[in-house]
Amino acid sequence: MVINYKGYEIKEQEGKVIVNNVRDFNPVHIFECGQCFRWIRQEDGSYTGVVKDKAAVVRYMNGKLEISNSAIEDLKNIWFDYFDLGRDYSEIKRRLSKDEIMKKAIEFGYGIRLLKQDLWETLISFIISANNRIPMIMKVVGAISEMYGSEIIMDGKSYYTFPDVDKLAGSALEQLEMCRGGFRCKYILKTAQMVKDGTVNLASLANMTTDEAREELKRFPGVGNKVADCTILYSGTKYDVFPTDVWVKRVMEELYFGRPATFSEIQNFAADYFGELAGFAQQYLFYYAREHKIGTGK
DNA sequence: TTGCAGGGGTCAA
DNA sequence: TTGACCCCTGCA
Repeated sequence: MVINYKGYEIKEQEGKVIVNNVRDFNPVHIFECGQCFRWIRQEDGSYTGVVKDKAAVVRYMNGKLEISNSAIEDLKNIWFDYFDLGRDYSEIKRRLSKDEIMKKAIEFGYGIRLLKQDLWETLISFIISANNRIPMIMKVVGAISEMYGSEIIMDGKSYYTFPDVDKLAGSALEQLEMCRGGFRCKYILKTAQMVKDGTVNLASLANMTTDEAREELKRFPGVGNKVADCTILYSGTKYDVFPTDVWVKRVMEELYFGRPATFSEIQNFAADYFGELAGFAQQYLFYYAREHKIGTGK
């Protein structure tokens, strides 16, 4: 059975949901541009991961997006929003191609999409990201899920959901530290407790201005500007942020400023120059900078 | 083999 | 404005 859904032709086949005519989509770009930590590349180029309470294998070839372990209902309830399929990335790329630098970055990461991830999971993941490397972040998030989440069996293998607020808030610090988060564990625990007791209401962030949402998130320990902006952007809450980490700083200094620049200079420039598309621009630039080791002298 | 620097930041002084 | 911070990896 083939049905039409929001402009896409979708069908269910052998336990998979298949979406046709998907443009501007490349799993490598999407899953390895630093926005998510739970998708693992398989030898055949597919990616396995967990979203909400669903494990799946994702493949993409020639406009055809295949998501295993899923039905059409799952596409409607989870995957369509998660992969931001309702957004025209060609249009975004066209609008952002305003100079040679952006053109190059977009050409390189042409298949990037901003995932709409769970706000709570994104918040904890980016607290873990502070002064840390991607493989380590993935290990810690995986360990937390395995220790506190629920098991899901797919193709005979075990996967784990990311734990809910109560689960983490009720943990002992010593147990959380077994997940190897180091000094960030106390931040995670305190943050979970603050969400649980209502000190900060994550659901209210969407109704705030971007600046208000950032300040609200910074009330959590372990959350500064960078972590707050990543949380806002990668949960699909707001798109007019420009998370500025060392890579983005390097690429901006080397390619736009031609000199050392402060964080606030970069923030102001991005707001003026990229405006409401700053978050998308950041992803193309970050991916380009990191893959090319821009500004590291290598 | 052992030792040391440093990493997609944040906090505290 | 500057160092410390858990843990791990890469590289002498």
